[in-house]
Amino acid sequence: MQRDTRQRRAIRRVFTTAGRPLTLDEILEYGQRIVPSLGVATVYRNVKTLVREGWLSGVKFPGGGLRYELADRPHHHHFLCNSCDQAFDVHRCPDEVETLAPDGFEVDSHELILFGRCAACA
Amino acid sequence: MQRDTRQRRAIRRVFTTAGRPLTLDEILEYGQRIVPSLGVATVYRNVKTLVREGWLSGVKFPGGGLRYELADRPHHHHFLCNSCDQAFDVHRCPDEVETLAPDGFEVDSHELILFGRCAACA
DNA sequence: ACCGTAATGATAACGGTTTATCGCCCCCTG
DNA sequence: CAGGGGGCGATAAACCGTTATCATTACGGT
Repeated sequence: MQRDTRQRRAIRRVFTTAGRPLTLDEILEYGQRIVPSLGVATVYRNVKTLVREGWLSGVKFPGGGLRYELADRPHHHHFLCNSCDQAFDVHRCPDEVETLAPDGFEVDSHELILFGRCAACA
Repeated sequence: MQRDTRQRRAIRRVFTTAGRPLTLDEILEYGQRIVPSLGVATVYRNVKTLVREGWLSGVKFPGGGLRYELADRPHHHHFLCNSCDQAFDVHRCPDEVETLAPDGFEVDSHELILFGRCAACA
């Protein structure tokens, strides 16, 4: 049976207020501002559970940094700041993308990542 | 001083014949077909050297899988097969990409990855 | 062909990230 | 509000890709 703990509420709140993909470190840091005792293991456990429940989804960024974001968002892409390493959503998408593949290749999905400096760092 | 060993020649040959980004495991596997005794450490060492020399460049794929490809290729993107996990080059590129970022964001570069099934798997 | 030395390769060590452990805590139900 | 059990959190341990070690091999200048 699933309990509604302070920690789990904090983690959910972190995502609903952040509005961008977060690393586990970011989740821990922001979560500890709500529940200072929050530990690493709890973050890993709850994120895993929230992904299984379909509330969060993992976003794989180049370089191995796995981040998480709310799962119910519509199709979008991401911007990764070279300066502060924060990820942001990009809501526009070039639509002819799926036609770029070589002949005989079947495209299921695509991912577009922009790199540069975010508004705060620029 | 830099020696021209069988192993190093084999690794270079693997890339010139593959024509697509390779993981370290793939380099090892294909290299061992030329020099069966080829070891992991040698692959790591030579790949690192070839990157430093500017002959190879690293390609970071989502999920952390770092792959390598010839460095002198013009701007292009990649296709990753969900079935065989091989990466392929995609030479066409949607050109209005850099305009998609939110206001105030400066785009330096971008990466586009298509996912699906390659010609051999489809 | 010889010799000095860089390169190789089997293996151990490393570092970081993720998972397991386990005593204590606190959420929930009765 | 009391008791049971799931959750927490500090720590240890597992994991995995990469690098260091070191005896041996073999490239290449003489």
